[in-house]
Amino acid sequence: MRALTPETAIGPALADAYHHLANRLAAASRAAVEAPDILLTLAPEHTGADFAFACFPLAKAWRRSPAQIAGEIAEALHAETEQEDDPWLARAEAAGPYLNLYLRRDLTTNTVLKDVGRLRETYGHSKRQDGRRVMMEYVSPNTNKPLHLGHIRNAVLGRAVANLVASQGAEVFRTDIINDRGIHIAKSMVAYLRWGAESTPETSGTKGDHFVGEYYVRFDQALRDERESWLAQQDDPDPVDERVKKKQEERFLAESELMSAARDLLQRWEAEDEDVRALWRRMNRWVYDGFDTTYSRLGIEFDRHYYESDIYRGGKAVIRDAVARGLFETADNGAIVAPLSKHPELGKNLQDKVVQRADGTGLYITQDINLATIKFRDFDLDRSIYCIGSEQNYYMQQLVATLRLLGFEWADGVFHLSYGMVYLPEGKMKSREGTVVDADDLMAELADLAKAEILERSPEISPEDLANRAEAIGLAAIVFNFLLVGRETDIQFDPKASLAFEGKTGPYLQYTYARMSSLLRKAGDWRQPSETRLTEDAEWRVVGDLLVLPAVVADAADSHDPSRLAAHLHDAAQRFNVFWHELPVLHADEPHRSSRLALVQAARTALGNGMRLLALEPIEEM
RNA sequence: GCGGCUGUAGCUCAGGUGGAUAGAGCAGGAGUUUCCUAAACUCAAGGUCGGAGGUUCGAGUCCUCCCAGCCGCGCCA
Repeated sequence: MRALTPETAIGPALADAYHHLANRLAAASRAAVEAPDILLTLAPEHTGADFAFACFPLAKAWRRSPAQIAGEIAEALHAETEQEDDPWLARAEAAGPYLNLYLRRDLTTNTVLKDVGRLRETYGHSKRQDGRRVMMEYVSPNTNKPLHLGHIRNAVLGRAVANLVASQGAEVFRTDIINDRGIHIAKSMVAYLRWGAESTPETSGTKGDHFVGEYYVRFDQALRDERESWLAQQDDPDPVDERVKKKQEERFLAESELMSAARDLLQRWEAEDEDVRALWRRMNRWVYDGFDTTYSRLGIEFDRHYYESDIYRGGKAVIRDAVARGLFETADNGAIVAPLSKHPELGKNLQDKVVQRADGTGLYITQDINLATIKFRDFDLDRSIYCIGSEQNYYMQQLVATLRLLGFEWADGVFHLSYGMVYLPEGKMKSREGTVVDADDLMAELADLAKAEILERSPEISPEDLANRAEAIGLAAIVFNFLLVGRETDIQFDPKASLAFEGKTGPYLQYTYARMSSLLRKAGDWRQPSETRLTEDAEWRVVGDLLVLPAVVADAADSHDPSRLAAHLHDAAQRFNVFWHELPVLHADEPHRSSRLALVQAARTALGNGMRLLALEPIEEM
């Protein structure tokens, strides 16, 4: 059961109604509870009521059973409501220890429909976070292989949270950190130099990111072959002891000809060897062009890209300074360590973190410290969100603790938007084993399936409409599939379920929206009545979903969890479809016809707004 | 070894400071179209909420222990 408080009852009508009811209950409680402490819940469906108040907390003060209290308050409210015309409350009934509250359907409906009509595309939004400046860092790919399923979840989640935060009035900046340097890039480069000849994405007809990815895979295959023949020469090619095995692998990597070549290339890159840099720029360009294609198809946008190659050297000055101030410590071999274990106030159970290698080179966290500083400086942020998988939870705790230790006052504004992993039916995705689901492939596959479904229903459709509609439907299926499950929940990616267009899916929402649109198109001239007549249960449930939408959006934004909104949109669409099935609209008599049309129009606005926040494209026809 | 997370219907998942009869979707079963889009709607069936204790008027939710699985753990990114 969803609990509401005066703070979470967002939305023009809902806030009014809530405060009114809270005041009346507080008065009826004879000062046992103050209005701001009143906790109302949305009543369970089987009661038929709208709000409920649980009387347990009053039992002590009143020295009576919750059921008796519910009865007495109901009576008190009833007596008062008889005397004056209450704008919200129709009646109150005791049901055991609960007090069920029923809203006045006529007045509530008119108020809500007016709100939606007035606010239109901003209905459901709020201004609670006006003036806040928030950064969303998401996707953040490596430049050695194409985007896959995991990136899609990241992109879809990060975008939805960014939209939700923006819907609350904050200004949101979307960025990524591109890992464009390091040994993984050097591997692709070695492979390209050896086996690429003069081939390019153009001459081979391959998308740039896939083109480079193929050389990365090629390197790995060659390395595997090299390892095999190397192991064959060892005394014990397959040690049982894991530690021995690990040592052996380390020895192999140190002796490997291929790895030496990659390390050599990386060193020349670091030394700014012009030949190496030129090749690096060329190959990265190919990858970025490929990424752009994928992003544009997915509808992902950025305000600013940060590149690891630009920032990886920074951060050392901060570290030197921290050592001088005694915040960081130097280990025996010269490595620099953030002594997090000595500062439990920065985070529980944190171990010390090495922030600089013994040889003086930086680590991932070195540049993360630098990047965090740059972001706050560049954008004057209140909050900096990192959309990164849950496997980095511990690392992110260490990062935040390190930033706090360094004394950055903005460190509390750093937030790790953690999300669950994506598993395939056969387990974890491994690019080396080829068990990845490619982002481009998935989008193409879903669009094809959507195409087939559309042609079955509308064989007459024009090729252009077909392509556009298939794209919108296919993408909605993917996006909703990822947004419906809770943010922290690991996803078992089921290809079959993601291909479905029925039930709890994006296309279901689109279909409902298309039905609404179709109805309004066919309505001809009609005028919104000043007083609507909507009293049927099926109508009232649709009104209820409108009433609650702003609170749901605010809640999803505050918890950074789009699944709250996704679930609400599905439920609301379902209730609309029941209304559709049970009650005629165009064929109804006045005043029902125009009243229902007004309801459909408002429901369409609300559903469309909710869908756009999640980046599900509302479409007019299906 | 240590830290964190997860375990709810055949499958995939919801379940918000403990509170009314634990809810969806899919799969399987039975239906609904002379009527506004059947990508819809209705009904039936399906659950010892991993196990055992405990706290409480009340536990899927809190505490302890156990079992199973996943993620991570100072010079990888």
